[in-house]
Amino acid sequence: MERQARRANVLRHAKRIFARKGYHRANITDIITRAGIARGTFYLYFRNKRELFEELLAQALGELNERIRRIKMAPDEPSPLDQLRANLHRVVEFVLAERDLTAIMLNHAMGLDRVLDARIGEFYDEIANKIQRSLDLGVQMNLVRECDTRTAAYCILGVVKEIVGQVSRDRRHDSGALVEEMLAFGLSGVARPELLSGAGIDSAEGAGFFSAAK
Amino acid sequence: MERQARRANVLRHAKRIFARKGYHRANITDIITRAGIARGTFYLYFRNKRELFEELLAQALGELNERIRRIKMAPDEPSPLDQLRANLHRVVEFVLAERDLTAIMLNHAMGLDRVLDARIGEFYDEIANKIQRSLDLGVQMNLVRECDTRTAAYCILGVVKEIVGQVSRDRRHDSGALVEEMLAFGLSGVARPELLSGAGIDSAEGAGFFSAAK
Amino acid sequence: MERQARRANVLRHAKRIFARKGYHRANITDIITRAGIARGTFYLYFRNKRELFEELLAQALGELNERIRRIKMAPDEPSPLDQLRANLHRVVEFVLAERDLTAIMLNHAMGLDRVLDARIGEFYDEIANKIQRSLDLGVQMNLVRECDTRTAAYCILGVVKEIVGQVSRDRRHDSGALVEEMLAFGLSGVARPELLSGAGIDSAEGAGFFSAAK
Amino acid sequence: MERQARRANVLRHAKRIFARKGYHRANITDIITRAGIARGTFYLYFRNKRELFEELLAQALGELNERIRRIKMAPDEPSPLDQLRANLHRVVEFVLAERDLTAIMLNHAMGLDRVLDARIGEFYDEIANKIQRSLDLGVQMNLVRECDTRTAAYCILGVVKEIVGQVSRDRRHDSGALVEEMLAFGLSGVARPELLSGAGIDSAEGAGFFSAAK
DNA sequence: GATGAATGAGTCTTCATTCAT
DNA sequence: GATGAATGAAGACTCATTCAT
Repeated sequence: MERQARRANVLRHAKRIFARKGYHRANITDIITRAGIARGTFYLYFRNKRELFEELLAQALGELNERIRRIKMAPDEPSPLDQLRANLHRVVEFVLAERDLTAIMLNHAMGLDRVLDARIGEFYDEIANKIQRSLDLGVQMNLVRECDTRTAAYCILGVVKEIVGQVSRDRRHDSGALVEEMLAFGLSGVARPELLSGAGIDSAEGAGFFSAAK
Repeated sequence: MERQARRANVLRHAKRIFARKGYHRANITDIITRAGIARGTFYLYFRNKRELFEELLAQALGELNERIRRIKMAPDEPSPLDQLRANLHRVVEFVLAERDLTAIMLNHAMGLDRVLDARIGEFYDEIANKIQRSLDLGVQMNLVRECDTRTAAYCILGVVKEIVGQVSRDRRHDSGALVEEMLAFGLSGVARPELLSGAGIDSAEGAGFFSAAK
Repeated sequence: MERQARRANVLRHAKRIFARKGYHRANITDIITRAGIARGTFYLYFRNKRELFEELLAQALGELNERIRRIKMAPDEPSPLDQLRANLHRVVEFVLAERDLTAIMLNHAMGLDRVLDARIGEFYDEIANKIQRSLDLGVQMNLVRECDTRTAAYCILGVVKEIVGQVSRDRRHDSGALVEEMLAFGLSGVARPELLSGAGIDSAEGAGFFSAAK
Repeated sequence: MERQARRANVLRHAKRIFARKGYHRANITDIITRAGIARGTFYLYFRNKRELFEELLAQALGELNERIRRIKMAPDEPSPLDQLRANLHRVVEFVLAERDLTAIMLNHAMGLDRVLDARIGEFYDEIANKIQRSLDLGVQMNLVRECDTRTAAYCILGVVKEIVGQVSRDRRHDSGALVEEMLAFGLSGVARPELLSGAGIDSAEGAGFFSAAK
């Protein structure tokens, strides 16, 4: 178990360094110095620098994937809203606990490699799929308006990524409030509800929102 | 003007290479080989690799910044919705015309450098500001519901970044439809309007959306 | 201690190469090839080419500085002449033992760098100071004639530098004889003593030296 | 004659730049920028950088060589001392008028090249020869003490080079006084004449100079 | 003759990885 | 298993020189 502890220690320091400098500017010397191991020892634990990075990335993607669950409709499930809220809370919780991992995933993982790019793409697609399936279910249940649920899923993904990025950068956020804002935005957008009710955007020409000021 | 043309040629090839490989994996040899110039010639046009990259990034940020305009309320302005739609169209248009530049900005520019990171951060803040001021105006005009407009602005930014990222990756998108989906999502969210009308989310406990399936 | 030996080996080869080619024409490839090490190994021992050169120069300046001592007047000191002679012997001995270091110092160190130029300037000033203070003492003791001791000090420095330069270039010198010639020249100049005795140059118009041949 | 004027102009600027930066750090761009000519034009006037430098060096060596003349004994010649003094004045005059050329010769010319090194060596040998032949004549005329005139010649050369170096670096020198100090030093050394009269150094054990303080 | 854009050989330096101890 | 000295491929950048206009 000694081995696992040492390995974890390297991962811990590498995480920090990758988050701050990105993959290329972070170097093995930095990592082993921080981790307090010898150069050769590093290669006993990791095949190479890339594999180390990959492992960190996998950790981030894996944990997040677990924390995001498809909305289910079953007698013993919480309300869709609460399931949604719980998803967001789990994500934000992770981001706050693992700022460095979040930074790695959001800022430093793209464009390193065909393989990694694909891995990240698949992750996001998977998340988007969960969202989309939840939306499709919502449409069936008459909770979600008719729309291109694939695109809507990516919209939601974009909202979460952006807010999460803000949270990971800035310490001073009320994460509970942010979750509620995301929920409100995702569910009802920014327009005043009464301007939209019963009307698609395209046909809502009469509403004040959409006409020029006089 | 010959000089500008040659410089532009280098920029053109470099753009492609940076977009595909990212800053670090792209090397000068790649660029000059593609551009068909000698090593020294490169340094006739650009002080160094970084400056070349910086210029491409500035081009992306600059063009996008110009294409995104604050919503104005004046007798001779189009409706807010049309202004919004026009913004989105201009952005998507740029992204489709400059896929590589978009990829550079979205995937390869972060974490290279304190200076560049700051530049990008400022760019997004500026965009977020435009959105926020538009939202604030909307609130004043009773078009936009009461909310934390800063957070909402970042939500919108997130939506656009994500969809734009999709567009830049995938050729096969109906950009007009995407714009409309973004509009619909940003304005009204995903929930069926009648479930929300006249009620904040928090107090809408009675509505079917929010209760568990029976 | 292995490390020091390897470092010393690099220094040894670098010394030779710098002495022959000068700083700029000597390249790292030369040095590592001669030293029989890999490129990267070089940078294990030296931060860069300049630091290597600086170290060699410092070695030369340091050793010479130690070998040149101010003339002291004390009951247990050798005669001033012997102290002088000892200084010169120590210098010549160094030069013969370290021809390359001498060549580096005399021929290749000037004009590389503000910092190095200053370092060399300070070294010579320090030597000149030692000589001047010795001369001042000599004046006090009525051993040295009244003169601008600063200028005289630089004259002596010039003599030593030039002869030392000759020695370092040419193998075939009787160093003992050279030291005595330097001593004789520095003490009594080239004029026949009887032509100068009791008279300053300026007023020695009657002496045969200074009049035109008849 | 236009050509010669332009050429001279380049030489003038190059002189300054070589003097300040040395051969390697001075670059063609510096020179042509200062001289106000195009890059290609430079190569109309000079085969290459080295030839330009060589020409400047030759100029220095040539002028100095002309200014240093062997002491002659003839009824219509000035006294040996005056001939000596005139030599020194001509040299110092040149140095003051051509500080940059002096710096090039003294600090930046050595170690560039086998050929240039030889050229400089020959120059100094030639000067030393003139001095030596003058000394030999002085010995014949009983004006100069018996000594190794070759070594003495290099001593004198060393004195002049060092003082001239000082002069070229520092503006604030009374060149007349310096010449007299060099003369005094070269003719009579630093020892008080009465301590030396009638005695070689080796046998002067009784004199106060050479004994230890009590 | 003059120009200056283009050239490409040459240099230093970095850094992930290996391997003998 | 641990170490860290050694490796060398790879990369950015410089600059004297050329040559088409």
